[in-house]
Amino acid sequence: MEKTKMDIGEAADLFKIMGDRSRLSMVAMMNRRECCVCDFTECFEMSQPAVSQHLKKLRGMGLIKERREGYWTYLSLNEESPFYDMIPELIAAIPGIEDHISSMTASCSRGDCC
Amino acid sequence: MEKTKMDIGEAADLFKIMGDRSRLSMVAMMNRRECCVCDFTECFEMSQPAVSQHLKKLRGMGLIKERREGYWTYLSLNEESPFYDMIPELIAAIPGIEDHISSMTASCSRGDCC
DNA sequence: TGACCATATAATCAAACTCTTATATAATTC
DNA sequence: GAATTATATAAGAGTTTGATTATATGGTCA
Repeated sequence: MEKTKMDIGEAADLFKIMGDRSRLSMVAMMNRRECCVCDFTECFEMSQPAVSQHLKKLRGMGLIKERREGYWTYLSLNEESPFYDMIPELIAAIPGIEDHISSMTASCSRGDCC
Repeated sequence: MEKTKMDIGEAADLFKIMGDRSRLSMVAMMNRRECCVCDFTECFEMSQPAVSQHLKKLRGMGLIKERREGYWTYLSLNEESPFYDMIPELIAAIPGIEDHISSMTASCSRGDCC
């Protein structure tokens, strides 16, 4: 079955969302595995509200879903999203990104976070 | 040989550039074939300076090259760009984009422009 | 040379973006 | 219930974006 067509404007919105270093990194990390909000604040050395506002955008597009566990909220890519199938392809198109994500998350206290 | 690694920030910049409906369409059109500036103004029903400024951004990233012929300037993707290989992959990740581009350019007077 | 044409640049403005600090919310543990 | 913790929201400042109108540039053709 053919994939559902996507309006160019919608696709552009997705690119725009990913057109930010922090958000692109977040998406790439979640493309590997579920992440905790605190993983982001730590890996990016970014304030908690800043992370939260990036997440709000990702959420606003329906790109991510969340799961609560104890104190933490775990985030992952939302398989219900029309963009879900595109994301691994977009990430894979970036040469060497896996190494970048690995070294970025290596410095994270929860080293195995992503 | 492995492709040159790309910084996440650079990749994000590319996404950002493509995170605009007009520019994404332009890139998708040029991914098919060389285009004239006037193709864009016509296909997008957009003013000439607006198109020109989008082109300036694409040029600023080194994403496109140009060729002069008579009155017209022809634009195409620059194979010297480190992003060159990524573009077809990014475009291909958008479901149904070819149909969208086709119908967008069909209304263009120079119907075969892309 | 001079008129014409495609395209680029400048100046401007409103809207959107991204960060910061301060504060609110809501689940958890004692 | 009270203290604690992770996370979200609000408000505000500074920057960037993308359009518009007006003008400049530079090749082409007669």
